[in-house]
Amino acid sequence: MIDIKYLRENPDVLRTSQKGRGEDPAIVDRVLASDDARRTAIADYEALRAEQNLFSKSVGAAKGEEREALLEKGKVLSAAVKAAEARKSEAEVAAHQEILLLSNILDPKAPIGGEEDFVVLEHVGTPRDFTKDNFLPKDHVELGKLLGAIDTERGAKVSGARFYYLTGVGALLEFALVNYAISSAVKAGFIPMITPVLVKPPAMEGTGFLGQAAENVFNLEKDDFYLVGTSEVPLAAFHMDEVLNVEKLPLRYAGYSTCFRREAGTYGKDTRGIIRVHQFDKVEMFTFCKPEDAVAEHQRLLQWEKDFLTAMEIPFRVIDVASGDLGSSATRKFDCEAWIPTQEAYREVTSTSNCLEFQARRLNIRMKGAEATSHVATLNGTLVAIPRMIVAILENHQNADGTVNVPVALQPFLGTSRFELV
RNA sequence: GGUGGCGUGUCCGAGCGGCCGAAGGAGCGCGCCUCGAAAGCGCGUGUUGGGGAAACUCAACCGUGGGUUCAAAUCCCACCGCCACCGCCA
Repeated sequence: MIDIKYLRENPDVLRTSQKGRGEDPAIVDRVLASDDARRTAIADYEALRAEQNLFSKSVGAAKGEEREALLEKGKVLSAAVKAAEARKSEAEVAAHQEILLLSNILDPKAPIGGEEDFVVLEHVGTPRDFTKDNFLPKDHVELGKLLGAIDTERGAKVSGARFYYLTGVGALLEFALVNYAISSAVKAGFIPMITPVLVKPPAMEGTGFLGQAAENVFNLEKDDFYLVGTSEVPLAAFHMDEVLNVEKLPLRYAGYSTCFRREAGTYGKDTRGIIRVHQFDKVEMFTFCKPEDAVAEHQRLLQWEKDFLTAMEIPFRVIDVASGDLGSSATRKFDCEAWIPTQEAYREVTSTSNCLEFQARRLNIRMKGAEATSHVATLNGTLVAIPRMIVAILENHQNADGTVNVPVALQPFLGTSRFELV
């Protein structure tokens, strides 16, 4: 949510930001109008209410006939107050709904444009040249079968398209990845967390997933729950409606949870394998910090993501995501894209966003120190999203016979240096 | 799922439908006292929103939302949460 006081004074900043995102700048003017209406309604109501408060006191003191007359007048006043209050509530709800439509203000450094207008910041590692190894790489589906690691056919049989089983070494690989991720996060000072995956509407709304992203959220209507698409949601909402001690910041959490995504509008995209699935597990980093520290924190989260990929010995690149592809909450976002040999392409495996105070304002998360109470900044970043990491590891570290070498960092967690054929 | 109890300020804890933003205590801050500290004494100590340059002022907030009333922390209803016991259960 945008700060209405800031918006009143800087409407042009918001208009420019909306345009940069490819969103409607006219929302800014609708917000201003609804804010005006809101304030008028508040003033009207409060004036009447003040009158009523005074009047009511005089009734208490009066007696007999005089009292009867006052009671009559009181009824009229009461009705007027009630009506004004209804108008006030209506205006407040309308103004709130209007301002929720505004996306976060773009970081001026974020590249402007659509999904394909990202800027490549750097390459780490070099894609492996399979011609030198004299064999054609197999894709992760084939490798998964040979190793007894991934079963997509039975996933489809039981749960439908975009579901899978991790079996044997596939399951062990997930545990190894999670253990490595959590232990390195703990070493870096993160508090490990296992979060709920069913959340109530305010948590979903507050993190900004019920706007444009709503169609990708599973909703249990009967019970008024949402299935989270990322533990960013329960991690952000962890401190909902709280005032944090500024001395305790930054607070860093590493959340492990299952993630559920409807993947609406992706028919025909990534239909093979486990690149794009409805359910997967992920370790997510989440930071609450002072707004002035957020940009530096964003770099730290990115660095932890790079460290992870480096430890997995995966060649990757880092991109500065373009304005049109940021999502409503982020001011800036970096993606790490791993090289996927059989696709001969870099594919997103992790992502980190700086939301500044946008989510905190919606979730009502503030900080208090010597100075006044104000909103915190929130940032999130993927440490490891299991299926895509499995794809990257299998495909990049495969041998001609279909066996796969285990990255050194994972070997202590797996007790082996190679996945063998079953 | 059933029965009973409870939900007030940072915490504990009072509260007759008007004089309650709310007694009393604790904590915290400042001051006095002291060589210093403790104790004691005095003063102060919430949040959000509207108006205002500011001083300040008005409104709202006693789990949440409705209702009754001229007037609700106080009465009524619903919901949520917590605690206890029973039943069922991984």
